Amino acid sequence: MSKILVVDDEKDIVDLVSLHLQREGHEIESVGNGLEVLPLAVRTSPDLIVLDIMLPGIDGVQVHRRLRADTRTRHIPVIMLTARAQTNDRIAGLESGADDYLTKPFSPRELMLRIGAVLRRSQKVVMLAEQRIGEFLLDRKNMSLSINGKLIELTITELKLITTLMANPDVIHSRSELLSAVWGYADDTHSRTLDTHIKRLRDKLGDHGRHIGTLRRQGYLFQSVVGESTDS
Amino acid sequence: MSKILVVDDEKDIVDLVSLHLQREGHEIESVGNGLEVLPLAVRTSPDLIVLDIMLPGIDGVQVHRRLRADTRTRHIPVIMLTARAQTNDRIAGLESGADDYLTKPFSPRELMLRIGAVLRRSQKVVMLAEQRIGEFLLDRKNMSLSINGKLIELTITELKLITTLMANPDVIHSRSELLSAVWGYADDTHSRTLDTHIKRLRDKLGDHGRHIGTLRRQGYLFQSVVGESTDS
DNA sequence: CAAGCGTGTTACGATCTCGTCGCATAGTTG
DNA sequence: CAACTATGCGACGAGATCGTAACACGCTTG
Repeated sequence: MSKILVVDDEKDIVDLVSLHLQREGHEIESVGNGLEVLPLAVRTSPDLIVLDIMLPGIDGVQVHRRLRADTRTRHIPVIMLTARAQTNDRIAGLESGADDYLTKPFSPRELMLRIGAVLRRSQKVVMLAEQRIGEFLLDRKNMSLSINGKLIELTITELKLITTLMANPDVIHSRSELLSAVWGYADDTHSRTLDTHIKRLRDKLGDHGRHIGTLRRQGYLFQSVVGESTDS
Repeated sequence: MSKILVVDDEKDIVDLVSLHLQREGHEIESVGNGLEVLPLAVRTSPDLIVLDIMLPGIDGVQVHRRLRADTRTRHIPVIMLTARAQTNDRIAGLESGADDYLTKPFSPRELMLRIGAVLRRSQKVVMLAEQRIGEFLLDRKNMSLSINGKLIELTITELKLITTLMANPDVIHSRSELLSAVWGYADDTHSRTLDTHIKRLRDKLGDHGRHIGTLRRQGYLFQSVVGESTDS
């Protein structure tokens, strides 16, 4: 399922971890020398690295630091194995910026759970390249909107606005939510800016059944269903 | 797996089809009256409709036509069941704009294959909401680019350009390809427009290892790997 | 129905954005 | 090295775009 790089000089630990990981369908690489981690990570691009803090020659924190500093690879999540539950090691593990850490001795089960959690956390988010709502087709790939196949020329602000609204049709998007999503405003400035852009959008979208509805004092929404009243 | 609406007044056909569909893990709804199809489709929003052309009261083509005309639902693929391999029915089936059609009597296996094909065809395309290449993070959801967490303010043209380039890093994008993807130009106009925007992009992206490279007479590319030469 | 508040609408000017021009610079070819 | 071609770069102006102000309109509440 995922490619995992195990870095430890203790062969029995590596074997134990590898065994359990392979049982769960993961692909394993392992290395005992800290200096080999970086080139190996660059070459194989693993999804996760299990890194012992105690390594011959160069310690795990240093390895991790180099890994982070290296710009040839994307960010790879790291689970650090610390020697004992000593305060020093805890701090070192946390300070090094590892995504998680685990104290030796550990149960294989706990490691599996932590690996699962870290992988889930770093899971990639997918979205629909195209979204069709009736005659509206939002093409996120090409950043365009068309109605009945006809391209609607929108400015970037209008596009962000309709994209936000169409992402959750029939759901009320409050003013502050829209101001945040489209303009990045943190505070709830109350000017006529949002209204004006809503108005411009409405004009460009034309008169179809589906449209941008207003919920007084609540916000705006893209209504996907024709003929339903907006009355609250 | 998918929700399928079977519309036929012959109970044995419905049962046969339903049996086979359920075996493949699909969720089935069925109805014998053509007039009930539209409200049912609106309510349940099936992924596919298997529609008999011969129905009491209203024929399948009419039902299909109403389905298409109705704006409350998205486009739902339809497999039309025609009575015999007669030319008339063939034409009616095709004219009605069904996604596929099948002549009675048919083998359940053939129907299954056609259903599989239609569902595959209507499969939605997904894309990554975020794409990370080293310190570059392209957020397609929010239509923004950040480098090391710092938001880079890009115009819509620049954004489309870098999005196109980053979609396939380390791949050469020819001038005409970029002009087509970003500007929608069909012809290969050779002006300085593209160069100028590349220049503006480069200025905004700043000086990192990763950058937009030029391949003389070939095009541009986003280089994901630091320290590699662009020499051809 | 009158007052108050929230939203719609229009107009306008500051600023941004884009494509083009003209030339500079850097590869390429013979 | 000379001639040629492709790309880089700076500047500029037309037009697009945006936010705001001012006011109109409409809904709600008492």
